[in-house]
Amino acid sequence: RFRLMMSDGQHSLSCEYLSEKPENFKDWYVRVVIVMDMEILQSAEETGGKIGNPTPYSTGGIMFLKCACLKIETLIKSLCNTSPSSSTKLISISHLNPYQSKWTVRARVSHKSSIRTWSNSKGEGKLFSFDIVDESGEIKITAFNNEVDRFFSLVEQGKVYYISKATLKVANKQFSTLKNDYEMTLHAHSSVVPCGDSQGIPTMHCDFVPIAELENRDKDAIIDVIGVCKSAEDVSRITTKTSREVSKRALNLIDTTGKVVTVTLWGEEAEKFDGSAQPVVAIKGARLSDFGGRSLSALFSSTIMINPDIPEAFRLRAWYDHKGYAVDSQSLTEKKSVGSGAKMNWKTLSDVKNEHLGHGEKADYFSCVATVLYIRKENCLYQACPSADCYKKLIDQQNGFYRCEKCNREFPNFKYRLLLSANLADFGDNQWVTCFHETAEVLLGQSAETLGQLRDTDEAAFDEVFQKANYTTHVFKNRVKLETYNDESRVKVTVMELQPVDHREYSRRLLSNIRKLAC
DNA sequence: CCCCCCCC
Repeated sequence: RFRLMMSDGQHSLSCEYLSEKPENFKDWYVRVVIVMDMEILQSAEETGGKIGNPTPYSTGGIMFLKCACLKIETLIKSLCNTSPSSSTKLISISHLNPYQSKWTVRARVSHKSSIRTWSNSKGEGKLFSFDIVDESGEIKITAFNNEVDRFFSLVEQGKVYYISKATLKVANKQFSTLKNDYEMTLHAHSSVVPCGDSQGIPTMHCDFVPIAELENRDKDAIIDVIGVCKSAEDVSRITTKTSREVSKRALNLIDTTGKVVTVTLWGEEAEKFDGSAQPVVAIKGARLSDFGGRSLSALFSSTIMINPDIPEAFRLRAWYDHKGYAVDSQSLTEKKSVGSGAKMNWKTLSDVKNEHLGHGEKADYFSCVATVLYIRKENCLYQACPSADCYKKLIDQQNGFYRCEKCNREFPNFKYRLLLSANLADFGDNQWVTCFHETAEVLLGQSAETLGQLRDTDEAAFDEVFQKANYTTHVFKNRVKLETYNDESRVKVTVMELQPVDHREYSRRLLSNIRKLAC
């Protein structure tokens, strides 16, 4: 008993040799079944030989098998580049229904999912799905388990196939935006055969919405977008509300409107994306979100195309390489910014002086990348009121008690608070700033409590904390205001927030500044 | 027979 299998990559043909020897029968019995794409095409049997010579190989059996092989060869040749099963009628997708089974559709794959596995009370397995379109409509096709193995690599996005003998069932509209009441499931006898001739089969159609236009579209709208990937985040792992782990990556797309939008890719799409060459990215069926103003998210049903072979992509490439890279772009997606959510107002320390920041009625806010030159140790710590939200400096009564003027109370204890005076510098200037408790702890990398202990017990260790903070570089977010004291006005800069330098983002800003200066 | 569309 054996099976001979042949395949030309499109069809599989097998010749099964079944030798049985029913009782009271002759010496050998051969039954050959020729199967193409799981369908029995021909079946034949022969018997022969004489008693005492029971092997089929020496007699007619081998000839029969040779003939079977020739038949397979002929069949493969005749099936190449022709539609399979001329017995089934070629019909359009819109005419498919669950009550007819003899049909073949010829359609283009508009979207193909990756392989997904599931495991639930009903069991476990794997599946993938793809959508097909023809001139009449579209439909979703799902392949499970064995069919995943048979069809996953065969089915390619954008290619045209003959599909027949799939099961039709009513589509669950909850999970599909496709315009069809039915969907297909592939089974053991289903056939998916590439078609070399794609005449008359529509290609994927995209209605690209200009990025600037996204501002006027409704939240949750499903839209098509195309842009140059100006920059992309590194891929990261996040945990969803349902505690699943998933990869995500945000891209910033720009188009000729000069507007940028952030679009998030998920899972495998996020992992495999490479934005290093600033490719043109087209997404069909992305969902518009109002996060950060306006942003986009790829769905499982979205089709992501990198440098697609379409005129829009070539136009964008030319525009970007010629001048788009240097345009003063604006993003529809508000950057996740530090603290209050206000936009970063980047200044150099000389800008702060030259532009007279803080001289107005209200305080000004600016951010800078600066290096700590010096931190005053003198009076950096004070003994503060221990009651909640009162940070008043206590008066040491010298009797083991400390008095708070604000609370009008005496306490046997106090808490240490920090108030630092530091000198910051960047390439062009320096500036004295004040750091209150919270920012001071971040700058020194120690809690006020620890520093208070060290100051009283280990002066060398205390000094070292300050030494370590020297020449460190951070992003400082500051408030600046002109203050007058004893007829003397001076600009006072207070550090509101301290952040590590995001070198990637900082470098981008420097590059952007260079471009602006070069224009 | 899946059906997840997420995060800040």
